[in-house]
Amino acid sequence: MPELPEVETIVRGLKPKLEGNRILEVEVYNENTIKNPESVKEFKERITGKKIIEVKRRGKYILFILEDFAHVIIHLRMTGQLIYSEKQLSFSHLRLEAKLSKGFLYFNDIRKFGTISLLAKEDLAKEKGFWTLGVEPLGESFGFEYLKSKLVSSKPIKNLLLDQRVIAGLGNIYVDESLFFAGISPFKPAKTLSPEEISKLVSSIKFVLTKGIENKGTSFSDFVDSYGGKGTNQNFLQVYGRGGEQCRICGKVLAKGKIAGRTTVFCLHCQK
DNA sequence: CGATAGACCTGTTTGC
DNA sequence: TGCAAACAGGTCTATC
Repeated sequence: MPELPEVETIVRGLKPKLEGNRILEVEVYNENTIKNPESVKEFKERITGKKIIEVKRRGKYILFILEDFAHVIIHLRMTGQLIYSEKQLSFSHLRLEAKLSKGFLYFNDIRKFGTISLLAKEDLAKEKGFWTLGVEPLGESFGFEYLKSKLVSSKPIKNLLLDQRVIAGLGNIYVDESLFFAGISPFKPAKTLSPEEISKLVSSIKFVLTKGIENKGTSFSDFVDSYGGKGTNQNFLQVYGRGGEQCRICGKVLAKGKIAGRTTVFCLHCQK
């Protein structure tokens, strides 16, 4: 479900509701959702009673910083949903719920891949995927020089863009979309991109993500924002999910392939 | 080093 | 119609 624009949409929705709010009670319905600490009992003890000071996003992770500076690190993986409500609600795949001093927070997750960790600030390196994240693609440090410095291997460019240690937050949808806007084949070996292509790719990534956020995310099937509402970016996709359909630019049939185990859709005519 | 398959799960779509 | 296989926004591990 969620890539950077979807996670950003959730965080923007939760921020005004959770900051300053206090966690009164936590119920865990799926023990495997809690990744750290190992004991769910300890997780509950350490989180109960704490005030949430700040809510933010890093890559595809959602962070709650608590008053004791401990971090709640949430990853939604494929089907996780984080929903805030003033009133009590019920869900068919509820994995965790928290009663707050004002309202309720629900973690609903069909496939149970999502994870929640509670780590003291000095233990953040225990969350490996989080600790090793690369740059934020919408930040100033992501630009021509940075991307160029990372394009040293002959792996397909799509592999590099999906690597969270290189760029934090891109996933299958926005990588395919970015490569389409940049006119670059997803199979092109990373180190063979010309300076013009690198430059076009940087601006395409920023464009596609910015549009995704403006449209409040891509609700292909399960994504909902922090109030349970759907995004609209699925109506603007050029290639993702459109294999076999016509390219909106040249009219030719869009090709479908596999890269890094992921379905990849691209235009043989528009992407070289 | 890299590419690929399998694992983790459940639900929906596709193909025979 | 019915049922099994394939597939889905992600990432981690094992294996060759």
